[in-house]
Amino acid sequence: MTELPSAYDPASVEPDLYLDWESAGLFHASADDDGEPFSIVIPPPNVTGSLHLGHALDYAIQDAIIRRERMRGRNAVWIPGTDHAGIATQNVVERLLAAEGTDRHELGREAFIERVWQFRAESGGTILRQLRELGASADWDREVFTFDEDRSRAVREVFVALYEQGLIYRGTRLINWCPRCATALSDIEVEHRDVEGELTRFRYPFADGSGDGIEVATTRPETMLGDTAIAVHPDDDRYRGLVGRTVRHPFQDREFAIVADEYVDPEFGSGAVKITPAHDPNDHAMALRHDLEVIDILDDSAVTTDVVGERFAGLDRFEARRAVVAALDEAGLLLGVDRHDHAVGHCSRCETVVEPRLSEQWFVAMRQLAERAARAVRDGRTVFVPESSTRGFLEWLDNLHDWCISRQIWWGHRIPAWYGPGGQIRVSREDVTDDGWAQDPDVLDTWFSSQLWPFSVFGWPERTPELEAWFPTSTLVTGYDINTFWVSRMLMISLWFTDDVPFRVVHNHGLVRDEHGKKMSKSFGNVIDPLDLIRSHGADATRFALMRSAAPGADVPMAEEWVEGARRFANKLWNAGRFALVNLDGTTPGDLPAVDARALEDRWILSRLARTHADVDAAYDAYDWPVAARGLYHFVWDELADWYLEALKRRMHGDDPAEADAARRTLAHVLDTVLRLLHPVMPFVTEAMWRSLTGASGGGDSLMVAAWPDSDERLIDADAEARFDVLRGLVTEVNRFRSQNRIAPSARFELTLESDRRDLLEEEADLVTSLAGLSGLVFADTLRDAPGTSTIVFPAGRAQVALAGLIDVAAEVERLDRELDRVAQERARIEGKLANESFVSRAPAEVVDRERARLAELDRTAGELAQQRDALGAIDGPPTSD
RNA sequence: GGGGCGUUAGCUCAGUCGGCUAGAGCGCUUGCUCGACACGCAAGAGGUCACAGGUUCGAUUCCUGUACGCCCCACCA
Repeated sequence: MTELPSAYDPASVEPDLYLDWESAGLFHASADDDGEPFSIVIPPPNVTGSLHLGHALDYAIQDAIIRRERMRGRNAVWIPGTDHAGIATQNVVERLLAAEGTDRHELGREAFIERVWQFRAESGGTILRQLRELGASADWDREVFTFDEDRSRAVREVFVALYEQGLIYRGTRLINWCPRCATALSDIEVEHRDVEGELTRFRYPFADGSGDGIEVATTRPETMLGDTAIAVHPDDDRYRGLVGRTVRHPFQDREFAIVADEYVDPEFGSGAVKITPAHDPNDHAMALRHDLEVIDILDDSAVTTDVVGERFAGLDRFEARRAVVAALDEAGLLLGVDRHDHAVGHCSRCETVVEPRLSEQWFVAMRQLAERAARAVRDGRTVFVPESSTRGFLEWLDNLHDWCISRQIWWGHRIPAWYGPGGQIRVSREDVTDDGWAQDPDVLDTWFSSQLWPFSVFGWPERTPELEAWFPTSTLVTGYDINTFWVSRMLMISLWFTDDVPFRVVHNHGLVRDEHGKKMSKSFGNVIDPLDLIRSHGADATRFALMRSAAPGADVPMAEEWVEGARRFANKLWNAGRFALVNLDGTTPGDLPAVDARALEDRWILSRLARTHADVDAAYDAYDWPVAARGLYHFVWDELADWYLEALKRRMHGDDPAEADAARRTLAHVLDTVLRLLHPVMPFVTEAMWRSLTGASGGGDSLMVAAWPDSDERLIDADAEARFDVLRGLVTEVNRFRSQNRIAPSARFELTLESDRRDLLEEEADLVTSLAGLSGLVFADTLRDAPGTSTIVFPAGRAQVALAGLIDVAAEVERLDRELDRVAQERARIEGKLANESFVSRAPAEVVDRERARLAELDRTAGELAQQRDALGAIDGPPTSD
């Protein structure tokens, strides 16, 4: 018999078990191991990051999947790793430098990069260490990094190949520019946010000085310093005569034309638009159509350059905005400033307002890539779970713009392009070291390397055994928020280079939010640290609490008290196990007792187990964690602990060795199975209990690598369930009777029963008296109305109790009155229903019959209650009690 | 501007292919130290299933609309 403390203490169990698993090599898989390959690659967290609840959810799900597949005999591998996270990491290190009173420019490029590597070496392992605390069974021998040597080789190969195929090109186009990060951004790195803005209306005077000029409006007045045209709609009668005339720039020595273009919305503002080709995408497109001059007025920091003229040069764009408005006012050209709310793009990394800017950058042409990805999804080669993610994903793919991949930062994969004399360009797999040639200073968007992750982690472009075995990967687990950033690009690039999808299934979970569904954020102060949860309640409880709420695609509300609830469940399981261990007396899981040696409660729990097993398997297969978690929780707590263990006590403490043996063997089997089923979600407590139960020594002899049980539908026993429910119904009613009459649980009394299940109740009398705490059962053909008794109505009959010395009469009378009232109401409702011709003739016969039966039952019940009430009146004197 | 989702107990959510007395966890109330567990046991209170119409014998469930809330996408100044 093992000594186990009465409360489960995760802290004393989890770290040791983890070390044991790891040192036994249970996390490691080899490409040539037996079993059908199954693989998951971790969505690599930023190397500078630390574990937040979103990670915890994502990794808990992956670990549950991988553990289950491992138990199912698959050659399952979970590849861990981190992302070098270009801009994010560079920003972190730049902040460190700022704190030291220096910056990257002072350091120089090489020294800066060295510094980032050093930073990574010091603190880059944090998040993966934290992942271990969660219990993640990742193959740590295979840890990879998006910026390590092999991954960098893959990046280089893909870049060069796409360039050779004409799908990567360099061009001057309008891109999103973050003035703080001083780099270009892709479209999806820009977050649009509604802001309270202003619409400034002003006039451009005509060049010939006639008339009032023409009214335009803008939310960014400073851009007028780079205006090179005014546009109106060709069909706008107000301006028909003005097309072709020229206006004069009020602050610069320039004139430009009024042009006609379909793009202009005559309904908006004055119907005339100022055109700034260098700083607005639409304006730029129009400039191409009308061959307009393009004047870039801002430098890398969004400060106005000399081209705007002395008066406005050297101003930050927002200062320039104020200065321009003031100058327009002064010149008498300002017509008004109106409140105008609109969406403004912000840098997703630093929240700075993004500046659309004309710039020479590298791009990936997306159309062909996107088409292949969309086709693969439409053909079901990769499926989304939940399926509802699919539609938005495909729509997004259909509307892709080319992807700007060059970044003007230092931390990242340097673009493998070299510029030589006379404007020559070489894009090469090998570094170009010839004299007079210099490499492009820019680096690639982080997502360029992470898109290769599902195959680069296995050593692509080498045809490694790992690649052969585990690619395509089985399931990608990620929040829906990252489908566009990452999932789409993995699909596209994988199909293009490997002709295969990167994963068969994309399982989208939701975002972890607080208990009221609010986003967790530092400014709200509602952030919960998963490590706090793990340390105070255990990794199992944290995992269970997360997964219990994680329906596919649905956001996951979380509060510490919910984790406490999960910890209580772990404790419940632990104590059920303690009870079992004490009573099993050395019996280990093995063959079940023969069918005819099984008591009713054995047949019942085995049947419930079999159903739970089937439901849980189906839920796991469907990635429906809440259903799986709820099913196991309900089985363990409400059926195994509350009923089966209680039912067992009779035989365990009895004197029939054969009965006790059958009970033990059944219990051992049930516990063994449920621990296996629960292990993917709660690996630690199940492992600890399983070792106690089976005597397993750990290491290779672990639940972690035990076989996933086969569900046995032959154990499903509807008859046993129905019979057991009769007993439960009676016990529940006795409990209620006790509670309502304040009869102590310890008080024993005898029940006289009248039941249409008399045979069953007689047969199981011992069990019933044990469960209900009775002193005995007596059976009668018909219950006689007897003074001083009360009748308990239960689903299969009635039971009579002698009240003397047992109850509070007045309270009981009151209760009966309330009950009679309720019965009368219900009766009226059903009578009304049955009086309805249409119902009786059109509803299915079984529905009508059910209602009729219910009515009859109510009549009977009402009679009983009335009788009881009358009988109570016969008791004299004050209520007795002990 | 386009698209999607949601609204069920005090809170967070299940559920109903239209028909049993609509469920769980947490919270709340009452009573319980019977040898696994007070991180527990037993019982209980609490819901016009957002609102208005429609279909139907019957709607919380299907349809339409309204209100409120949330999310994603978006180059109308």
